Amino acid sequence: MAFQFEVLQIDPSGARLGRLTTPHGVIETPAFMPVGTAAAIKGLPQATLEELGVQILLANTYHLFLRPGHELIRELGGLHKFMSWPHPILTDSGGYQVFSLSGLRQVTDDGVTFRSHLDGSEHFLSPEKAIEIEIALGADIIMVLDECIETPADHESASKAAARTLNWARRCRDYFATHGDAARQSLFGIVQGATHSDLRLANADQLVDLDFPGYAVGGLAVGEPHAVTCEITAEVTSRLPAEKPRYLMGVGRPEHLGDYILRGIDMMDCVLPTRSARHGYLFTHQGRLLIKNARYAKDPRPIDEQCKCPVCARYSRAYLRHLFLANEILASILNTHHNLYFYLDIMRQIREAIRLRHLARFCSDLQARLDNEPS
RNA sequence: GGACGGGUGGGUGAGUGGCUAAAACCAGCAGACUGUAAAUCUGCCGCUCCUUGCGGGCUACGGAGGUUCGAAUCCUCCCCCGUCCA
Repeated sequence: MAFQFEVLQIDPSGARLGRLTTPHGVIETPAFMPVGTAAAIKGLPQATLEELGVQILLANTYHLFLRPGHELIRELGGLHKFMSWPHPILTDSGGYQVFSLSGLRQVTDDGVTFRSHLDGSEHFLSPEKAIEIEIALGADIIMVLDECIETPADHESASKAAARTLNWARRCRDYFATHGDAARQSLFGIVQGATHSDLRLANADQLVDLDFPGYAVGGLAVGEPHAVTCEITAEVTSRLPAEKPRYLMGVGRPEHLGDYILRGIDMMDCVLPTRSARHGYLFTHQGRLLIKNARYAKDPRPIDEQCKCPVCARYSRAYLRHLFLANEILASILNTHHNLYFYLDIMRQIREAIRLRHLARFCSDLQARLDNEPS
């Protein structure tokens, strides 16, 4: 069986230790998935990602459809081969672009009409079209097209978006059933409903009826308070089948990863480590460090004295600050390397903490340390 | 020696009588970033005072004088830089 999800251990808190088997390898969960929108983690080559222990990458349907085109990637043997990443890949559907490109798109029940952010040309993405593209790309896990809306959203518009998302999920599932290959790819449904519990619960229940091999929670961490994100996440996971993987989309800050896992989440992805790195925002065990700050001009210490990453082993804050201010590409590379190591290391520690049954304590300790700034 | 052109805030460089503490860009300082329109974006960036306000005072467009209600902007002289002619 190409796809399999096993829950190896459930913490009293609700956190799960699992193993997700895909055609391109096994993913230990809870897992953090770095985002490589255009078939690249900005700043890091694949060999480095392997050294870092990246288990699975994200890529984006919308972006790859526009450039270089899904047919071209199919011709070249699929995304794994194209980008030389023989490990698991997940493609997002373009649902997030419905949200982030709000000025460049129009949504109807049929689908989304986008104005390309590259050249302004118009493109139509229906649920079926999204799946067609995702099949061509060939990722191990593919996502249904959903409508991600802004928060706060009133009950009526959240309800409409959730209903539309559910309808699209059905269409995606049906299209995949006739055109896809379940042995090769796994299609995940996405729960929407903004911050309204009743909508979230109903949407989750109906989505579960459609029987997807995995479920995602979308439309969170888009501006609402963290406590709300946690609350909604807990409510949704309580309705999702225990034997299937749960993916909280687009999160989060490092000090919050544990909170989601404590609420039954198995997979997460976020641009924060990679984007922040390019913007000079580094994560450390003592909190955030803005490398461009004048206070680091003569600082010979590594970014994070407790960090075991190759960047911290070798480079000083003073040098990294210089690279950043001098606009050297190396700044992005090294900063990204560090931040991704930091995230993946936290995930390793979280998995270990679940194994040792002290995740809750680990998470509160982590939160206290990270909510700070290094000396 | 002569003829032109030019000297503006840390830098480049607009501005040619009031709306100018002086555009824009860069540098500098600080902040933001959550399924990537992001190596991006935002704020500050002469000194000083306070009741922090589209607040007050001071200083400022090579120097010194002058014209004017008002000058970076006009006039006079001087200093410096560039190009050309002797």
